[in-house]
Amino acid sequence: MRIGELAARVGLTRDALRFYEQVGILTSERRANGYREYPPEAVPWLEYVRTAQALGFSLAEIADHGEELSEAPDQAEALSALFADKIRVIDTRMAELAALRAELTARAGTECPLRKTPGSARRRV
Amino acid sequence: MRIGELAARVGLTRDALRFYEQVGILTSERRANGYREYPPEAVPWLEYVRTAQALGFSLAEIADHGEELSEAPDQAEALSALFADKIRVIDTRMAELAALRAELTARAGTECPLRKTPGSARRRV
DNA sequence: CTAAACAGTGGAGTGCGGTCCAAGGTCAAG
DNA sequence: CTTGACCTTGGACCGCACTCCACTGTTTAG
Repeated sequence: MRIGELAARVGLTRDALRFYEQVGILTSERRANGYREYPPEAVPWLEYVRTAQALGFSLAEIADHGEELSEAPDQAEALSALFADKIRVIDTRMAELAALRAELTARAGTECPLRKTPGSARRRV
Repeated sequence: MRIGELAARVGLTRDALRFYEQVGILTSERRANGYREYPPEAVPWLEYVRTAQALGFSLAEIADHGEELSEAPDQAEALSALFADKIRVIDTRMAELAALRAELTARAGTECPLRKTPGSARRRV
């Protein structure tokens, strides 16, 4: 499919997709006329990218993962390893969040940690 | 305490603290000589700021929360509400992570979602 | 008295993750 | 053969969250 359709399907702009290609997250074939051509798998991949991003991974990290993946001798194995890695990261993140939650629960009902701000700057913050 | 000590205590740079003041996250008194003076409560507040940031809140949002807080009729109640809100955010994040984890677990062993990149650009990704 | 270690200011620069734009090429429909 | 929708490129620009810098003022120790 061409870039416009892919953009529409995943809810990104064409500019964003070209940018992703620049930073190595997305690849494309080229038609004879120079147009980018994407395989259907680009859709789940971009959904995955979005998810990873939401989890706090930078585009650079996502690109690295993708590269590791495409360079691995055994792709299926590499992919499984990558996923296993991410699952570990997720577990860590979840533990952090749980700790945070506990801290907040404990603090709710405590003194205000912010000093009173009588005439605090009301810029477009 | 002065800015250098606060910076050391919370692990931020003095520049960052001045920047936080600019965007309305932090306030300070001034000594006669112009030096900023911070109360001890600034430490837990900044820890809280960091936490909120880790949860994906922008500094602008955090500043807004801080303002709401300092303007609330009942500060203790407002603070509890704020914490309760963040706990809900945490719960949502955790659920997302759990979902992603399940997805990754399911996908591990599946086809690679990234197209092969024969000579992909090796910029400093 | 001087030097070092702090503090202040304004402004420029950085890295990330895009977005916007101008100038132009391609292609299908009428 | 023109119109309009789509595509190409490069480069400028944006908001966020800092970070660095130059230059100046203050305080403290020797």
